[in-house]
Amino acid sequence: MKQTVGMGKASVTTARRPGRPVGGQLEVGREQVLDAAERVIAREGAGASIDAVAQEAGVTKPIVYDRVGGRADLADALAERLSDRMVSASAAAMATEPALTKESLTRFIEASLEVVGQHRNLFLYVTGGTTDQTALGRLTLAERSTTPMTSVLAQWRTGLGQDPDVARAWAFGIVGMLQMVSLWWLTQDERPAASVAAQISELLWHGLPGPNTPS
Amino acid sequence: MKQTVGMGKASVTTARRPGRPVGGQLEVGREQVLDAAERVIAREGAGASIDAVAQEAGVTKPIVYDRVGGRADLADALAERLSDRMVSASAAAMATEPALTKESLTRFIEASLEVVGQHRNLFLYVTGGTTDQTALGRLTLAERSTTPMTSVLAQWRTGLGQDPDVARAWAFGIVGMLQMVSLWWLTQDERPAASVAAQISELLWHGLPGPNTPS
DNA sequence: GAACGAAAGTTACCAATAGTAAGTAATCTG
DNA sequence: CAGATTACTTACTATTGGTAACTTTCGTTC
Repeated sequence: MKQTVGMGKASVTTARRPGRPVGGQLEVGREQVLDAAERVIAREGAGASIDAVAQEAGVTKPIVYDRVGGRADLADALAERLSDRMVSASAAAMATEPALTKESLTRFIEASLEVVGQHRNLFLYVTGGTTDQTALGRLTLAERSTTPMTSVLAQWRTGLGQDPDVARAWAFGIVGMLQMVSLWWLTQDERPAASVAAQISELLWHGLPGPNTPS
Repeated sequence: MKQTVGMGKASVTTARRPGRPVGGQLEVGREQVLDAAERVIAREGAGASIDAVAQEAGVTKPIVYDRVGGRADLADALAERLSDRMVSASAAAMATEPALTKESLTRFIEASLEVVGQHRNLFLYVTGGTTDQTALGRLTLAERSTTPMTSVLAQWRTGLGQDPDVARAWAFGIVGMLQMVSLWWLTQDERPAASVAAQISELLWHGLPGPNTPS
């Protein structure tokens, strides 16, 4: 009975079948719509329309609106997914050495860059603004990433005997730095991620004057 | 003969007058269209349409396309203007002390934040993506700001006997940090710009471990 | 001084797309 | 079997980016 859902574009195989038992399961859930959105965006670029997403999911537009919401909500949900991947990849990269060092920071940055490189179009979609509204999609991606970073930074600063109040501003700053560097690297720079990561790590760890100037 | 141009919305006073001498002057030039765009965006938010811009300039849509180009070009041109203002404000803030110090860095950041605060909607428009295309509007704003910064950083690093090759990556990183911090400050943080500027300056100057850890 | 042609603009349109209202089919409940 | 409920789809509206085609004016040429 269940029409083939496996790989998108199932719309041809079976006729749609509106109307289900009162307590029945939904044909296509929120997660599957988001999966479809990621596929479309990966394939066709950041300009993918809601209609294209619906078609890829094998449903019609109102379903997308029911499951996910409008375009801004879609970008928001995808931003959550992407930032979750970045956070976990970064956490994995630093797992071998939980202490924060220059080396682990470099691995953290490189891991972030690589996730962005693997989801190039998704990154552009998510950071590309939500058309009419303000650039809150970008803020969502940022906030999702800053939240864990803020607590890490605050704890670490406290351990060093430094003021932890800077943590939130620093977290936003670092995420913004990474976003812009990612965008630049993705569209203009040809070097390997490790090279860029090392340079950014150098800045974030030693500061502008560099290591020879203890100040 | 020349219809009143002074304050936008002049469309009511005089009928349009198509057709001018062969070598004649244009009724409304590119700069005036951009001025109108800034007024509309400042007044009505980042969702302003091309039509609204045209109306504000007292012309019709095709004129906007002739003078400026499409929506992406408009965002691009406005990004140039905004970044020029930021660059010159920052330069003015650092003028008293041309050497790069932590204090001048703080003033640089604060000046940037204040320009953004004065052009809130314009900043959101410019950084809010160009709808269909990739987020090149943001890159324009970034590149315009990074170009002078890159040379300053490279020179400075050379003077310190450090590797100047990091300059370009650093410049993009710093601009991205400032953009994200601006967005955060603009939409979520209530503190005065000076306070945020001091914290970011601290990070950029001393690095994550802070001043007590020369390393 | 009438015909012509180049500018400079406007009107009117097209296409894409976000979002929604109304209609329809299948199932459950009494 | 009748009505309520649910889960969709079809079909529509509205907005807006972008463009083609037409119109008006004015200098130029014969």
